[in-house]
Amino acid sequence: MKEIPDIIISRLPIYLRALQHMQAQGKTTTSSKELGEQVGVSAAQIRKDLSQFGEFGKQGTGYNIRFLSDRLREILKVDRVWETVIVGMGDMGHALARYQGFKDRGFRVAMVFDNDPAKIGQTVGPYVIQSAAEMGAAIREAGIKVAMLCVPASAAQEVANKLIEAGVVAILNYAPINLNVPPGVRVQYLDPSIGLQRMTYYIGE
Amino acid sequence: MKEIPDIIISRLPIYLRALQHMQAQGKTTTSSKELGEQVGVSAAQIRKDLSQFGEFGKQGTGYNIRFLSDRLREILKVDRVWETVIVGMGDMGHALARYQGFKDRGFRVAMVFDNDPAKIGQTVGPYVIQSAAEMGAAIREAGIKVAMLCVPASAAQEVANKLIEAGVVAILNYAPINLNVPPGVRVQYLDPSIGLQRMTYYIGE
DNA sequence: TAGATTGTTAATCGATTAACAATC
DNA sequence: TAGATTGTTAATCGATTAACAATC
Repeated sequence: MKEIPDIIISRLPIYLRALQHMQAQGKTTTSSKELGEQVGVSAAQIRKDLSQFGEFGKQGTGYNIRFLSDRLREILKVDRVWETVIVGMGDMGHALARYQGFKDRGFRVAMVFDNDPAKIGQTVGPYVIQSAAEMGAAIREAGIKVAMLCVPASAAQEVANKLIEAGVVAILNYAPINLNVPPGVRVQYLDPSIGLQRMTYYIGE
Repeated sequence: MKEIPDIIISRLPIYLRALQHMQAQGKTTTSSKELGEQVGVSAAQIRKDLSQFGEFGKQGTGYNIRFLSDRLREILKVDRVWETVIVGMGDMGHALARYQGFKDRGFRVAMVFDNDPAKIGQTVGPYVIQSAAEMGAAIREAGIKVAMLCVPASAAQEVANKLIEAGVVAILNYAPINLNVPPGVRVQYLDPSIGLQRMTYYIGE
């Protein structure tokens, strides 16, 4: 079995989101052309990407949306619910704890942590903020593999190390800093300033 | 003047962030090798990327951190302060309005908007939430080019259209939906579920 | 059937890496 | 000077696109 390039994997969630959107609108069928226009990639690329995993369409008619989104969910392993933790209950952690958009996309927040004694024990949405001191044990015991990191940059590497030691292998990092992680651990970065700085280059005077 | 590939532009903010981090630690000099290890790209790639814009280093000694970060700021046009707006004062908009990480990275939130009468007039951090009805005029008058979109997916395209009509050309989109925008307008997507779904594929059973 | 659209191959295009002369 | 590291060229590698036979 050949290795699938990461750049292809990174597009699949985008396809899946668009398919779910079509489904919510009551559509049952789409084509690589239509899906491609929706997400901004060529029809050829959609077909090439999907062909890595099997044959999901029919000549002449295209793809059944329900069927294809089910296959993508299986491929991405979001046909289940991953329990996650949020570390750092500042404004961003707070917003994520109350975010409704994980539902139906494969994730559920199981626990939230902070190291501030003033915050520990307080409630955020349905969660009681737990002490960061208990974090490692709690994560290990629950077998949690996915974490969202919302602590200040100065603490991020240290907290990431603890998460990894506790068994976490996927980190969604909101801290504005590069994390050094061992092989087998993945990080996705969501620094808002980086997002903005990727666009200003193109703004003409 | 040749066109610089977007993939190179998208790495520059990462380099800049790492350089600022080194600077904060009191370092004055670095090399493509050291910077590459820091951000997870090869030394050759760092040098190739930078060579698109000029010669910023010295053989034998590497790069002056202050000098290189100043050049990157110029290239990315974040050697100034861009005024931005936040639209949608839910939890995410709220968190962004109070975020301290735009300072010194080239951005300042100038205004925040919502269309909920119960929210308009309320205060979030230093901002008074303004009515979305006045948004277009206010953005146009202030000449604002950069916006952060934190409204629900169902409203995102419509609000984006209004922003673009008012002169916005760079949108940081937190709504979990693909935006269709005309040429010349750029969008960066920060959907947390997409970030997580890009990692679960790799998690072994 | 005729039209549409897939999956796939080959061609093209672009990005990354390796290597090294130049030189600090 | 000797060692280190740049900027750049050429080679390699990988990703995208174009084209089309297969077929629904």
